[in-house]
Amino acid sequence: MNNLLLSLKIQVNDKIYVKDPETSSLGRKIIQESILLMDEIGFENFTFKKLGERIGSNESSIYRYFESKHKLLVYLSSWYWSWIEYRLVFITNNIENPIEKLNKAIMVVTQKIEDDSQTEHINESILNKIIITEFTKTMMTKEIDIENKEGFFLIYKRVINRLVAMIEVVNPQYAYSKSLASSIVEGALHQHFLKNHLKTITNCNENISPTEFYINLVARTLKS
Amino acid sequence: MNNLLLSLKIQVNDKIYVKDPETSSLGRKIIQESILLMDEIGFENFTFKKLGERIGSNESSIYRYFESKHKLLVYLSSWYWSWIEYRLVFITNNIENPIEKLNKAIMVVTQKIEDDSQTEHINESILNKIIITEFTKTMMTKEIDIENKEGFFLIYKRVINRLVAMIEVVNPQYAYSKSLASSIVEGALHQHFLKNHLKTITNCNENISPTEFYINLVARTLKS
DNA sequence: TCTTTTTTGATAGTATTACTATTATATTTG
DNA sequence: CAAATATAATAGTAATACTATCAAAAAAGA
Repeated sequence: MNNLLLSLKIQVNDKIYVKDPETSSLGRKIIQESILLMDEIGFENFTFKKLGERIGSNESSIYRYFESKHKLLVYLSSWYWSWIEYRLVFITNNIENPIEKLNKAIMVVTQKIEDDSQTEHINESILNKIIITEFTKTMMTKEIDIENKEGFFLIYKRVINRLVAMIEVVNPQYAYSKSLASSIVEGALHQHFLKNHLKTITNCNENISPTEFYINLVARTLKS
Repeated sequence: MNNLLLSLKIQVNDKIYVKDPETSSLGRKIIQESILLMDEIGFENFTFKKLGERIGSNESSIYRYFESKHKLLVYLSSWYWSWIEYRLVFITNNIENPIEKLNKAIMVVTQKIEDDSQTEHINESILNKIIITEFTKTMMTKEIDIENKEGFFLIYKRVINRLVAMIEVVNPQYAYSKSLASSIVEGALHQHFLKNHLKTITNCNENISPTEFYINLVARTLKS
């Protein structure tokens, strides 16, 4: 799997960036360090000036790659969901049993990413932390309809639709497969957040994972 | 019910504001118009200067009520969840049947607020729209742990814990009542958002409500 | 009603943010 | 080696997110 991933170039909608950060070492540095800095100080406190100082580069140079920090976050999110989609397809491939297949898929979209595994300049584990707290901010804006039309959220929607398809195989009569799938993906991020910060309103902790909660929930929900 | 609500003063943690906006007409105007303005332009574009211009008052006067727009949003959220809690208690009161009681509660926390009903200066229907897109932003910050300790999210957690209690009556064996309850409350906001903006990944629309989805989900999940 | 206190408005000012523009200097490519 | 491209440095603008000061207005208390 490692080798396969190494040769995979994750595709992100080119309307998201001004210049593709994958095409230069400065671009890759921007991505690499923006993940670390955003994790450290949070999206609200993150600025291109701070990032520039950190990578020993100029603010104006970063603007040549991304119009705004919002677009940068959209980029990081797209990259993340593209990576998740790849793993989803790979891990569920060749599993015949529909329930087993769906459970594997739920694992992929709900599990905490523990290791900085495959890509040189992207720490997936830290990116996962960013997605947990910052992802909704990419969508919850006044520009959502325009950006959605431009395809900024295509990969995210594709991940959810892959889940939908698996749910429908398990129980073709179930009437809410789309809402269930979007609830799993978004809800898992939320449960991870609660587990870290609002522990009194979740059962998730070191022993019980969001994955366990969702696999149980889906099994009960789709049982006919 | 209307009369009862009119006489109810919704209590918000006093660490959230500098000066209680309920104690003056300027304060109430700030609340009233901030809801309308935030709905129109979104939290990111909202500033105290714009609000000041709109209410014919001074930016600096608004700062005497709220330290920042973040705190104002926390205030609006607390007010909202306090209002929801009140309705939750009122509407589920005296219902004996645990399933019926839980379903009523799910209705209260998942339904779109259609009418600007009870309070003179607060349009609950528009506030509900704001909560759908902006509420997560109150929590998804680097200050979450400090603000949680200060009690900024107490009312929200109390609403969820009321749901938890009702779930546990319906099925005492179910091991994830907290995660289920928090999923319902947060997930319903998300489904409303999807219904308005990302229609392809939800089953919710004019005919199918998030309430219907969640009542069905909970019934299936808690069936023993 | 007069006085004191509190609240609000007006103005000014600061540091930071979120950019854009220009030009010189590197670096890469053909 | 020349031409094209990318980056760095600098400057500058408008807006944001505040703080401080002081005068005027309104409210409360005696």
